Amino acid sequence: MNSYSHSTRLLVAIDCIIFGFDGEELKLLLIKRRFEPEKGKWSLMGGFVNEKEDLEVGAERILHELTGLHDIYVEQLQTFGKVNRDPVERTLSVVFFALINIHDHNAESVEVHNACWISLKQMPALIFDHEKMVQMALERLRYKAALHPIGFELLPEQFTIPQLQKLYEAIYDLKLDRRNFSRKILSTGLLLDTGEKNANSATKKAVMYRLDKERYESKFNHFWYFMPVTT
Amino acid sequence: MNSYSHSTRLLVAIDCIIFGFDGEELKLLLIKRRFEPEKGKWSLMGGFVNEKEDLEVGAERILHELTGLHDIYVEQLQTFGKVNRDPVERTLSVVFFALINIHDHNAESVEVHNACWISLKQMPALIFDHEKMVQMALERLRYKAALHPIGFELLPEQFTIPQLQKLYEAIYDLKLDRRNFSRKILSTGLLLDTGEKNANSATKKAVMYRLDKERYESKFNHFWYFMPVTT
DNA sequence: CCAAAAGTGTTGAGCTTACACCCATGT
DNA sequence: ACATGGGTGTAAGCTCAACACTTTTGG
Repeated sequence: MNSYSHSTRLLVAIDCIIFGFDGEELKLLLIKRRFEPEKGKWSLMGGFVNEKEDLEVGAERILHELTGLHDIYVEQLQTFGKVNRDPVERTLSVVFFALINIHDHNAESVEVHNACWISLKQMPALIFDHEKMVQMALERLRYKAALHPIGFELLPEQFTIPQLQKLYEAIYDLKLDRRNFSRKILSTGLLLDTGEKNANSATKKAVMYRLDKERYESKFNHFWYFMPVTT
Repeated sequence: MNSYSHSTRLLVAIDCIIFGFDGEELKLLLIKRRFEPEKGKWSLMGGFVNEKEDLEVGAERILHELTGLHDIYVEQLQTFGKVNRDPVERTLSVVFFALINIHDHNAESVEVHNACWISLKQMPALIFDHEKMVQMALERLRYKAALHPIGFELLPEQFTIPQLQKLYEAIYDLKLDRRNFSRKILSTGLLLDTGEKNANSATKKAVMYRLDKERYESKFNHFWYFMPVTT
């Protein structure tokens, strides 16, 4: 039974936008492309879909290859399919974006792949339509982080509220009121006080929190309002 | 230059979820599949991507083929790519969802395709993973319609506020307060009073409004809060 | 004149914002 | 002691939800 035989088959790639946060700025993990076309240019990490591999599995494979990490936050963004987006041959790209703790990656594999963490604000030109992909991913991140508690994915296991605030300020490129932010976050009931205090701080040490995983899972799809409403 | 030659090519389909609203219920335009496998079963409208055709163009082609319509609201949902989702051969499906005025379709082409408007609440079993697609599309519609003014896409050019309210009640499967709803909608400044009144109503005739296209375009991506906040 | 649906007004509760003040720490 | 950053409290203003009342129309 081969009823589809006359239809065209297409090359299908997976590209991954990897967000990280260094405490000050939102960053992307980008690579220098190692093959033609556009060899040497900046690009998203990607690869082709294997014949017997689900898309999500492919994305995880690619992410693991570059970062050494498993079980990270990954979400399918959208599929890019303009006919001429790749000059060699028509290639669909199923784009995923991932949020990781920037200190958690495997330095070796990052080096092997010629990869670098680059601040979003200083992003170089990227190959093909990768800039559009990043643009869309940033929009999605902003959209989603305003309503759902995904910011935590970019921070270490334990973090302080001021750290979280800096993250939100980086995502939305604005300043927030310290007192109101703290109240808003704590009122979600998603944070657990670990009892420990931040050692880094030069002044008063902030309380370290961690996610209440159970509440996080069960309440993830409720709407929160982390950002000030600016109509 | 053929650097990708050793990679696998895949069949790529486009499937479309078509929402409509009859004044009471949210409906889907579904078809009875005309070929094997699963011939005779209910299915989403779909087709294969042509070799020289952008994905969005393909979606529009497929939507036009079934409804006779152009320039309708279409949004890419997500790509489904489980290895075994199609028993004949591995096939990716790029899924789009569309919102149309249910009275605007071409009855002939609908008939030719064996298609039917079916209430979401009485949805039959669908082939492959099409039910998951519908589920996800409904979630996306609910999500988006709570924050952006897309409901209008499901109504005629001119409509009354009570009609719009019924639509929202159908989307979210709940009852809303007439007075608060009306105020909330009017306060967006997106509606223009046409001066005309609804003829259908058996009692007091409601004012007919139409979208202020300019404000709609420019304010589309602002956040609204059409739905009551229920944390 | 009555029923049913549409339109307008009002009020109180609760949330958000904007601010002031106090505490802890290293130099 | 003081500068810096973290934590808590509070009052004013605004928004939203919950309600009552009036208007229009057909029968």
